[in-house]
Amino acid sequence: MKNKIPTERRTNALSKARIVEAAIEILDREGEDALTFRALAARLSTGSGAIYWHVADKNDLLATATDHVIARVTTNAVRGSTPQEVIRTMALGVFDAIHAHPWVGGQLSRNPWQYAVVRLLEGVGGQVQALGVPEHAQFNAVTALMSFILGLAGQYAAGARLFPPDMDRAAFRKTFLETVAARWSRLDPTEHPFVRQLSKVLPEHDDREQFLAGIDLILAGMESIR
Amino acid sequence: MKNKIPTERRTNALSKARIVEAAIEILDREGEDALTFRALAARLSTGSGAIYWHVADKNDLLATATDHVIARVTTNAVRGSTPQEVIRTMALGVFDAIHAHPWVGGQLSRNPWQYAVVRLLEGVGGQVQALGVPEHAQFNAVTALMSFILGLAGQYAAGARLFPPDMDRAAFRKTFLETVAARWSRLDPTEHPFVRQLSKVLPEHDDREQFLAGIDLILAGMESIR
DNA sequence: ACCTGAACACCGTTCAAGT
DNA sequence: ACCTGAACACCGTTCAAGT
Repeated sequence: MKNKIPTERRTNALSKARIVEAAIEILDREGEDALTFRALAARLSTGSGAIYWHVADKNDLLATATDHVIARVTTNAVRGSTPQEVIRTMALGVFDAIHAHPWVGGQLSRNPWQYAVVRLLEGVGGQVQALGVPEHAQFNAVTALMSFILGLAGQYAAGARLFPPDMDRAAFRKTFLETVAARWSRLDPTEHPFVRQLSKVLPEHDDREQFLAGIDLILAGMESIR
Repeated sequence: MKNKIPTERRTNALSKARIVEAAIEILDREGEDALTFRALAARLSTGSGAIYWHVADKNDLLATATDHVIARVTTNAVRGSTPQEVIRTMALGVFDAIHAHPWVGGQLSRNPWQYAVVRLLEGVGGQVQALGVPEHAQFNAVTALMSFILGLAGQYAAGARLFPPDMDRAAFRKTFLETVAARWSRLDPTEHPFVRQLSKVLPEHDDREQFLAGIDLILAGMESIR
């Protein structure tokens, strides 16, 4: 009896799954700009053209990678007693996913028609329905929630693009926010009174808490409409 | 007496203002991708390197162009009886500006630290203050509003990137939304019941109305917090 | 001080040629 | 069917050289 595994496959064979996996590694470790077809091909020890046999183009590659990350969020967020709770955990799931993979933020906000967004739409939408929002208002309520999430995703990604991926992120964030706050505090007081005041709170604020506060604000608005 | 104008200047002299103006024309007429330093130099009949004497880099160029557009919005939105009204007109001003200059949407959402965003932050922030939102909640309220606006800006820009700039936009939008709706309606009913239902409303919806509904939802949430 | 334009160091994508 | 890698048509940015 030979020990030949029936579904034998060459470990080195290229496939969309393997390509996407390698792409995610590059994105996570070296940042958005580091993902090029040349770098990807080198890591997979193949030619850059070979990738096009499995993937339509760079957009396809990024959309598939993003969906891979977001799929985990929507499937994990099923827990929660009330619809509000589910929405919160799902939103925080997106937030944490973007924290772990900042490039996901850029990709989500740049391409709202990709499947990852449909996943989120469905997840949020079901809960909004369960919340008792009247049918004619559901579309606007869900897209409002989605725009907020995608907007914050974009801002978060913008922050991640600013610093070299090998740096300590928390430390960089702190000094960066302090720099912005200092710039804001030097603005003309009559023209920018509010932003000057914001500059005092800016360096201390917690992104995650701020995000959740936004979600709660929109949920409160939906409550008052119902 | 010689008729020599004291502040005589060569009409052809390069300046940041002239460069930005030309850049905006290219962006509006031919889309985001058409703005290259080569195209810009050709239009100004100069060398591509000359632009760098007046502008730091492409990001500086885009940020300045964006600020140029947004400045008009914030200065024009001072009217309105209630703070809510001012916020609404300002938000719609942003919406209309992005409609007229889709590239502004991408630029705003991609770079939240540029001066144009500070302008909006100040404009919105002053009104949120006037609304009587307690000071500790102002930061979260304003950034929620801003994330929503920037999120929708990004989505709008994504839509604009999809079609060639020389096409009829309204017609393209219609057929595009119909295509998406058709795709959504073919999704698995047990996995995507909500999105399938959305697909019925999608092609008919009014972007501007949807945007305003989101603003009102957040305003209602702020109301309930006060 | 301001401008020129060739040169540099990249991109994504294509495609003839291989196995 | 799948892969190779040179070639194509671009980019943003730099910089020696001009005026």
